Amino acid sequence: MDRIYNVYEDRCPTRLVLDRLADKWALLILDRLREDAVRFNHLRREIKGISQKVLSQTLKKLERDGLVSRSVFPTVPVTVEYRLTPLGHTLTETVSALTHWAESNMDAVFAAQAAYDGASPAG
Amino acid sequence: MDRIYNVYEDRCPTRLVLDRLADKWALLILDRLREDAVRFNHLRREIKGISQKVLSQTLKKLERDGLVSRSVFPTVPVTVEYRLTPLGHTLTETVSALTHWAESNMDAVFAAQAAYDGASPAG
DNA sequence: CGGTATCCCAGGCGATACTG
DNA sequence: CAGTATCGCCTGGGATACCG
Repeated sequence: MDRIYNVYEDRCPTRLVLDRLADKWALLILDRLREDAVRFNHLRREIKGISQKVLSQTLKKLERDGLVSRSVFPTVPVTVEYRLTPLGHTLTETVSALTHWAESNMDAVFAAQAAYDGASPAG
Repeated sequence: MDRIYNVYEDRCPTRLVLDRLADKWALLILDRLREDAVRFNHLRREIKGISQKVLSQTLKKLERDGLVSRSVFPTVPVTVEYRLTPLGHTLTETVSALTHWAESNMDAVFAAQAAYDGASPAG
């Protein structure tokens, strides 16, 4: 138990980013939140494929990291609003650069995949 | 089997990015490759925690996406070099922005975590 | 050196049901 | 509406062994 599998690098910042962004939904949620504050189920509809459990989990993680804030309004059926914190906003600027890259390079990536698959389809 | 769990959004670019970057190692490898071309085992040592299998897998994925190129040199024990493609380079510029963000905001994130954990340690 | 194959576990994530 | 609890699948990924 020497934490062998845990000794990436002493303080690798990329690792830090990965630990909170490298999952199926975090970035997507952050990106969604850039527009405005969103309520739980609304967010759930917007992201679609996500389940309540995972949305809840991811939101909690993001909240814990200080990227998202949660506001509860004591209305009748209870309203909860999620929004980016200032820190979260600074991150989403970078995230949007990533999204922008994807938009600009989707075709190149797909072409590369097709070429790769065509070159070695059997293996 | 209507691919219910697969209908995120028609062509969500963030999803595209996530599908290739949202794993434990891809970003780290990309970041390492920014410096220069690296051989398999050398890369393995640099990244450390990673296993051959996963390094191989991730490299293949990256190669398939046209982000990394693989050069084989018919030397005695065989030398294989991995380097970023021009496309890969354009991505790592964004990736480095992410890394930079992490470097600048690690403290804020850790502070937020401490505050969060301190506020609700029992649950 | 640079992989591939196999085994296996942890946990991410989805589906469903239930609560306040 | 906004979650939490439970269950179970599937896959990411680590360990080990083997191959060219």
